[in-house]
Amino acid sequence: MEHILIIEDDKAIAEGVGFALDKDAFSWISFDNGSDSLEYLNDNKVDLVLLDVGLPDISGFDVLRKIRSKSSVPVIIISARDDESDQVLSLEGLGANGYITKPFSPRVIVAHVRAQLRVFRRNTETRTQTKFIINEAMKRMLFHDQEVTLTLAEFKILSHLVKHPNQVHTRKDLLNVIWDRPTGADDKTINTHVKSIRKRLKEIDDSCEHIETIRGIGYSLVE
Amino acid sequence: MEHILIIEDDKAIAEGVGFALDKDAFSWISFDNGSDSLEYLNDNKVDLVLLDVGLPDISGFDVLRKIRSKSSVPVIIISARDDESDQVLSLEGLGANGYITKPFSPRVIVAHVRAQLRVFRRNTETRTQTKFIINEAMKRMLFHDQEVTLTLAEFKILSHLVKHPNQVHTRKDLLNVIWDRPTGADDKTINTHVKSIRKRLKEIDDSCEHIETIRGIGYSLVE
DNA sequence: ATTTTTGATGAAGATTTGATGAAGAAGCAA
DNA sequence: TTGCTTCTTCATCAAATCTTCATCAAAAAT
Repeated sequence: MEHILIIEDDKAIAEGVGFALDKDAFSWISFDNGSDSLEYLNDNKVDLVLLDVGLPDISGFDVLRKIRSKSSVPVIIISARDDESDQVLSLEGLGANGYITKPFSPRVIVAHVRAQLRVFRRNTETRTQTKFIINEAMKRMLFHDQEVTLTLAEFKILSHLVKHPNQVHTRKDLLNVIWDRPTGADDKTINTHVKSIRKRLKEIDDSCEHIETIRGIGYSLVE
Repeated sequence: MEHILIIEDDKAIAEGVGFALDKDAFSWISFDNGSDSLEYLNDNKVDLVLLDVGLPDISGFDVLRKIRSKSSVPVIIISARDDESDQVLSLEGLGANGYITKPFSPRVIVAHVRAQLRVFRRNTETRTQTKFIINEAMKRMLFHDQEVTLTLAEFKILSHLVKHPNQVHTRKDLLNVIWDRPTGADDKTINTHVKSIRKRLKEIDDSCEHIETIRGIGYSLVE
């Protein structure tokens, strides 16, 4: 069963949400302050946090910041204030996963919880590709600690593949990576670029294919 | 670059959001109606959809339903109405990933977009059925934790069956799953594809038939 | 039981797709 | 301009894969 931590000082809201969570077969616990919550988070497995930003002891934002310094558990902010900059700060700056304002309908909150959990699941951490080192500023790339001589277009394609590994990129996608504005370039152009990149990589490491062709769709860099 | 599809009939809002997305280095396209959007989704890779539920031609909910019948792309609903049941329906019933109400601040919307994408990127694997794991991003499928080698058509058919189990799909349906545009392909073609899929699955698990033939109608995947 | 319909199967044919090498544009510096 | 680099296009070939077809077996209808 998935376990929800509710950080909310208004008992009525906490219990309302808790009641709705019960009905939906979640287990949950609530604290009315930030410090207890953080302590609980340290010692227990929590699948999602519902965090009210208006807390008595610590600012909700600080709580979120502390959570994020340790964990990537999904956090949904609930806020009485419908304030734009709060929302942007929470979602972008502090890494919240959702933001619910004002009418704290328990059903709506539970709906958001389910939606977040559905997407989240187990952490498939995006490991960084170890074999490649990208120097964005200098538009240079190291492969097995050796410099790969690349043209600008090739650099853009390869670094995009490296930054988003294990994912198929269509030729159209890769064209958009090269050119910010749409040019009339043919999709097939990418074939040639990829050919060239492969040749360059092969000079350094002949052993394995790094850029995989996904027939009918595009290309992908496998780890 | 991540590509956002905006479905919004109010030009002012669409452009406001688009402008904010530009600043954040997203690429985007907007349509003012549902049918064009669905067509576009068929032919292009889209990383996230922003969907206004108040559209002229089709109800936003129907659009979402249609999207979900084909794709698991993250969808954020934007709605002028702050209606509880709408929200619950979208999030729980139809599988939306987020719901933003009223003050359509572009910055807030972009913040939600970033938050959704951040979560979504980590979780590309869908586990609809216990025995099957679909990796949409890689167009790969695991069956009993072993990779199934599939062609594109086979992948599309099998993942559609896995996503909609215990449900009969006519051959015509499955043809539409393979091809967005109607091709003159014969229904019988599906027989051959299914044969091939069965063969591939059999190599991994010989014990039981997963794709069941419903004589006179089509095929179905039983759980 | 016989006929008809429906689906499975294997193989052959048609089509699509991608790799490749080379040649044509487009940009850029001297 | 001339040369150089880079990006794009093109033609060709090989391979993958989609579709069709003929045949046989199974199920349903008569």
